[in-house]
Amino acid sequence: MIDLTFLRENPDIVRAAITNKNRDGIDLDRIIELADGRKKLSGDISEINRKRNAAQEARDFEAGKTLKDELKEAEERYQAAEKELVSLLIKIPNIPSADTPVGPDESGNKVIRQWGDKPTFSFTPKAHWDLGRELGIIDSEKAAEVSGARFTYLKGDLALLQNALVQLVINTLTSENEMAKIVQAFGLTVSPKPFTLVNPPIMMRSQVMNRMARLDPIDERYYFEKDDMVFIGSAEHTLGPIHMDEVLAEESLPIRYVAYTPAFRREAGAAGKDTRGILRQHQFDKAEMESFSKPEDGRAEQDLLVAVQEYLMQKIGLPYQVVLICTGDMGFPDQRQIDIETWMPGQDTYRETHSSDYVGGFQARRLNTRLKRASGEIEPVHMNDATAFAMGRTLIGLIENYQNEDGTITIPEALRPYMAGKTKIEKQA
RNA sequence: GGAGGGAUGGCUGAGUGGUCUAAAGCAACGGUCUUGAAAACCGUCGUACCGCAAGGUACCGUGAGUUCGAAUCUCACUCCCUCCGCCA
Repeated sequence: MIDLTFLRENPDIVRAAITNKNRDGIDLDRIIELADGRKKLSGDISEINRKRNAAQEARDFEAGKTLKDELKEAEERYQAAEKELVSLLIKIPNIPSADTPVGPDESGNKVIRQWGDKPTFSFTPKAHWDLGRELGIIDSEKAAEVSGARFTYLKGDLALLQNALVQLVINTLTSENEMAKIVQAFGLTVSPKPFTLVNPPIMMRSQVMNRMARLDPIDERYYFEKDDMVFIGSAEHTLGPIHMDEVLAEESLPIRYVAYTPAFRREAGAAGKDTRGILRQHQFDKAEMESFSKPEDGRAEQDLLVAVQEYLMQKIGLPYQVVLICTGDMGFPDQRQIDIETWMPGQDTYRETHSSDYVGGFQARRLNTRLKRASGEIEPVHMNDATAFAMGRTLIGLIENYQNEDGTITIPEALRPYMAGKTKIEKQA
């Protein structure tokens, strides 16, 4: 939710954000009108209450009766205004940062840097679905019989490879040394404080997901009506509210968490898209970072999260490009979104594998997660979330980039220690 | 799933219809004293909204209700604890 004071003072900026994020049709004038009405009613209620307190002190029962009715009416009007105000306010997306390109859709995204050399092959590289089937490490046919489309069995060495990625993430992000190395290598000035590993719930109240501004579109969520709960679409969804309704001390920040969980997406509206292989699944595993910081550090914190992503990618040697997402393609609560796209030689293209969302105080305002300054001042904390590794998509990158002519897959050196020194994935027995 | 108990300020905890603008203790912060510290003593010690300020209003898990008046009574919900059952 955006800040009402900001809206009052900068209606043009908000209007532009709504348009640039393709969310036209929100009546800002009505919002201001409701906010003004609410303010007046709040004053009225205060005044009635003051009289009521006086009447009580004087034991004036008659006046009390009258005031009771007046109060009830004023409160009803206040609540009606409040309800409509919030319902409109939560439709306003977060304001894009100044460096976010304005664009209608993904065509407006900007590649800001590339890393790594695309591998050259003396043969025609295969797509992961063919290699995976041939090696016996991806079984989508059986998964389709058991669970339906967009599910898969990852087997044997591929499952071990995923485990290795998880180990790499955990060992890197929870290590003070590794974090200091990243801060230094990328020329950052943020704290090298390591991440805390968390195993969060993967189901949550729909109401709390709504406070994260992530419930919509509801069609994208697996919803359990009997319990009014949803499956998470990312660990971000339960990591973000980990401090809701709390006041964090200034000196405790930044607070950084990393979690490895399954993520669930209905992929409604993606029918027919990426139906082959494991790129777009209803269920996939992901290591996710979430961070809470002081407002003035929020932007630098995003730079750190992106640096972590790049550091991990460079460790496993996958060529990638960093993309600054434009207004029309970025997430609703995002102030600044950066994606990493990994080179997929079997498909001869870059595909999105990572995302990094700087949401400022947008989520914290509804989550009621606040920061208390040493001076005593209280304000919403700033939040960042970012992918560490989306397992399925990273495995695609590894399979396709490290494939050999004989159909085997070389295991990158950084992952071998987590696979008992194994150097290759061969046809599984 | 069954039975019972509970939710009060950063923490512990008193308060069962009207000076509750919530006792007390702990913690924290400021001060006095001290070479310094501890102890002792004095003071401060929640959040939100309105207001230039003085000040006002709301908030005792959440929501509704009873009453002139609710932390206190009623109902629903949420969460926590104990026991029983089931169970990785």
